[in-house]
Amino acid sequence: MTAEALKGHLDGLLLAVLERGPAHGYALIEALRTSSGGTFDLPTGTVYPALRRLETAGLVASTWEKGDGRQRRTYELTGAGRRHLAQQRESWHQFSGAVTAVMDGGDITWRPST
Amino acid sequence: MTAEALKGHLDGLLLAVLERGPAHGYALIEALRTSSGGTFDLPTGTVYPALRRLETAGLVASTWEKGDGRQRRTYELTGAGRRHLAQQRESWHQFSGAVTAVMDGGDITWRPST
DNA sequence: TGACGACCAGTAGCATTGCTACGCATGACG
DNA sequence: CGTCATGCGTAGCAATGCTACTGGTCGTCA
Repeated sequence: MTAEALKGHLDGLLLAVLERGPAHGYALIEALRTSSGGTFDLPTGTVYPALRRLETAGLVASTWEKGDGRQRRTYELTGAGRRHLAQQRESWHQFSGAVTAVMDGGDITWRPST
Repeated sequence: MTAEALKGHLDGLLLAVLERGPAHGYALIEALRTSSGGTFDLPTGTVYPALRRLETAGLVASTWEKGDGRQRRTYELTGAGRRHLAQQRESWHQFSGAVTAVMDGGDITWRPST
């Protein structure tokens, strides 16, 4: 379980969680942990930079939500983010299908999506 | 389509193909392409270094097979490789299950393997 | 009052990994 | 002879997530 397994998939995961509604970084970490059954327990140093990447890429937008003293930056999906997510989902299905095919046997049951 | 999606999963794929029997690098590339339905079309610069990594890690062993003039290095799984593969398979199932759970909905159906 | 932990955000530096772009060799085919 | 498929390999690069750290508010408990 090299931690590198996550590489390239984190963005999609974050976008998927944000699809349920706006959230701030800390909440995203917990959401990922719970909805992955404990598999994803990401450190802040992984998530925060990722969110900034996503924002730079225009896939999410952030706003400073100040409760009273505790400030939190709330992220939400943009239109581009939504589109990107759909595409990521498709990529994921293709990718995971291919890996499973190779891993679980030589035979492949490939469902052409188009 | 980020190529980074493969990161951390290549080893398992190579080991899985080698489980079917010994093969040399070039053949592995084609095997991966076909059994993944064309999804994995890896350049030699990806596969050869990976094989050397695996060999250094003791997961595969190589021998120079000289047909006549064309020399090819044939790889085969070691015991450790076989063990590692089993473990990789399990990791993959856990990982892919978790990603799919997050991607395709909030609910998770987690099957504890033990 | 003080200490500690949960909550919340962020950065610097690192290690790993796969990719691009090469070089080099043999054999077959025109 | 030129070119392509086969076959192995390396150098350098870019991307990404992780570790370890800083800094702050709030609540609780001794």
